[in-house]
Amino acid sequence: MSDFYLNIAVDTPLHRIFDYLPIKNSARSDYQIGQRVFVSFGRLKKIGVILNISSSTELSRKQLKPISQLIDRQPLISLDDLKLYKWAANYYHHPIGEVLAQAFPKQLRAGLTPTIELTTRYALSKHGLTLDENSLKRSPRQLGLWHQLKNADAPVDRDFFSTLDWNWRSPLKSMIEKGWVTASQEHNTATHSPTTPLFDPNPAQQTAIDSIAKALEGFQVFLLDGVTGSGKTEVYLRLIQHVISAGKQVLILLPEITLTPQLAQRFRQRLTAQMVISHSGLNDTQRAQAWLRLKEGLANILLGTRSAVFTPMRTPGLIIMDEEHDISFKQQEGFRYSARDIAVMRARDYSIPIVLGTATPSLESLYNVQQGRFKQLVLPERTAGASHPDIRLLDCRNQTLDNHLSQSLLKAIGKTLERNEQVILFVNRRGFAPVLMCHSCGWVAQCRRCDSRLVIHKNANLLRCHHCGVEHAIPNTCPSCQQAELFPLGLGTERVEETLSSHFPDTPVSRIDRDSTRQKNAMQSVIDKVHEGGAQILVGTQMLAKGHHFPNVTLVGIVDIDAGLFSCDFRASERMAQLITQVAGRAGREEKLGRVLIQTHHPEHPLLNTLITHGYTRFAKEALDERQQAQLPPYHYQALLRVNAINEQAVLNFLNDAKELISTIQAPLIQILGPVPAPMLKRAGRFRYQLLIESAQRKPRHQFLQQLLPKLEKLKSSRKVRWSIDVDPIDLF
DNA sequence: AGCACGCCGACT
DNA sequence: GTCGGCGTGCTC
Repeated sequence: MSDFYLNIAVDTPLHRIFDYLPIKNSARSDYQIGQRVFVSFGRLKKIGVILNISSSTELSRKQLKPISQLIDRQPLISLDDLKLYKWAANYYHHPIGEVLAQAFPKQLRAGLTPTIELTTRYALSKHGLTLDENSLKRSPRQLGLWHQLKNADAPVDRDFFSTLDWNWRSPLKSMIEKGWVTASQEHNTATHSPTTPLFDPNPAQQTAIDSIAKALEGFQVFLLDGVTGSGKTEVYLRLIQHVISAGKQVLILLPEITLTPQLAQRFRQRLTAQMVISHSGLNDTQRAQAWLRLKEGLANILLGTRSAVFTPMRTPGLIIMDEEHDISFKQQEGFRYSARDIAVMRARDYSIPIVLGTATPSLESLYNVQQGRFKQLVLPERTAGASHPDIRLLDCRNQTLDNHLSQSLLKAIGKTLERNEQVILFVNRRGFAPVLMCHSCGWVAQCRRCDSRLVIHKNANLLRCHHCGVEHAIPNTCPSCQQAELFPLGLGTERVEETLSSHFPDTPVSRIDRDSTRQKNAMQSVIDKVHEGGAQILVGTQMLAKGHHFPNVTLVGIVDIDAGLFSCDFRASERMAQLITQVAGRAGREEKLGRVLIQTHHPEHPLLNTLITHGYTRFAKEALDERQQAQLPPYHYQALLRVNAINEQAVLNFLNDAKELISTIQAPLIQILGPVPAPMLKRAGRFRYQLLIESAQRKPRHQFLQQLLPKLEKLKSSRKVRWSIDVDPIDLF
């Protein structure tokens, strides 16, 4: 009888670890922390990871089952990485089993043990080398291959033959059969060789490179703060070269898939490296291969999106996160985490530096700079040829507005189009208008299920709730007073599109938002159309500001900035400032000077003026100061409490009690949303509500939750409800 | 989150 | 008698 127990993190949504017995007749030395196992769990078969091997258990032996299979002979994850995953599970209040499952590529999560794919290489055998041309004359294709292989100075892979326009497979096969050619299986260690040398850094870049290069031996967070065109990528390239030539690996995180190919291309041109890529556009095999190659040290660069932050590294040397402020780094569903914070923790665990690059740092990162936890490096200069755009506020007060567009903006658009140039207009909201109101009685179309208002979608001819997705027909008369005096209030992309089409009937107007780009390639076809040139107008939400480059756009209008100034979402002003800065950076990259016009009713707004005249850095500093003066802590967060039950009243009672409970732990903003449709719930008739908690607490968020969760648990015992809590992963440190 | 057990009303 | 809808409790 064995005298040890396995503590296993099972892939299940339960916040617990489960004890199992080892397999009969196995020895303690067979087991190591970090190995995967199959276990029977209830009557399900699940995968788990050994977290610990202990000599005691709280349950009696009879209650324990043995594991059904030990999958790995060696640990799949190291103690260091396990420590990080445990930290994340605790910090983000997510079950450890699911956190671990997310850290693996699909195939490994399914219990498979894929091996690193080998490449077949071909070379002439000793016998093949002694052949003379004449003996091959009768088969010209074999002769051709023989020549090719003879001229190659090393064994070649299949790509070597891909330039041939005839079928080389069968002659190669017969040459192998005759023993003239050897085929060997090898690790693919092909490196990309640079075609373009690295540029010489300018003084600011050199200073940044030196500061980071000096710190490569230990943990340190660098905030590399540089405007668009200041050459952050050059700094990355130098550092990467430095690190990989020392035999270490670099993890590079990017916010979006669309940005990977262009950066990957640039890296290939400039570095001698073995680079692997991982993002959701690749299939499971490709991602598993990238994961394994980094883990085994067969690759020295991993370029990936959010989820790549969990990939184990064999010889970690550096982590780089580009566009650090980007909200795509936050997973907003299920296991909610911030890849930035995980990356920082990871760097700390590995004792390596991390570089957070951005032109518009998040306030969290700037706060950490102020606190001395991060070191800020500024790249002030734009590289040669770039110029600053011209940003101006358009005072809309007392101006005649046509569907929220001022005469001066319309005039500027007209002039730009006359010059056969292009215009981009940013509007923060999709749909036609955010509110449908009755002129006669003031009734407003509200979502029956949520606290939010219904948005008018004219194209789809619907009222839609952007919170829960519910759709209604647009009424002709007011449901409250029966008058036919309903009118749209406010604006969205559809409305601006319509207004511009009527003002400039001869100019093509394209709209880019989540609705218009839902179909595959819709975005690309608009982009292609814009690149064709000619006078055009683009109307879009923020998604238009990222990554894409529109060379013929010389005027950018921002239509509804005021919402960002006074929104109850405390991050709105920060996002607004980031948008303006990004847009300005884009316009300024062209040879033609771009102009950015910002419509506002608050031209005196101090933060807005700081932004326009002094740029983002000053803006951010003042925004942080303002928060501190208002005694607001720099860290806010939201939590979503989901509650469901068969009995609607039980849910409401629970929520009301929860609300009261939360208010005793100081969470100023509480809102009930719901019932939100829950298609995953098999049984019809279950009611699901959500409680949005926004807290501005001085205490770290997880302390708040540690107080709240047991209380909610107690509350549940008296009622037949189920609940779960999802917490905004934006944070902290 | 699943899943099974077991309770109770409705039916060939 | 037993079929099936739904609350309850468990998963090492």
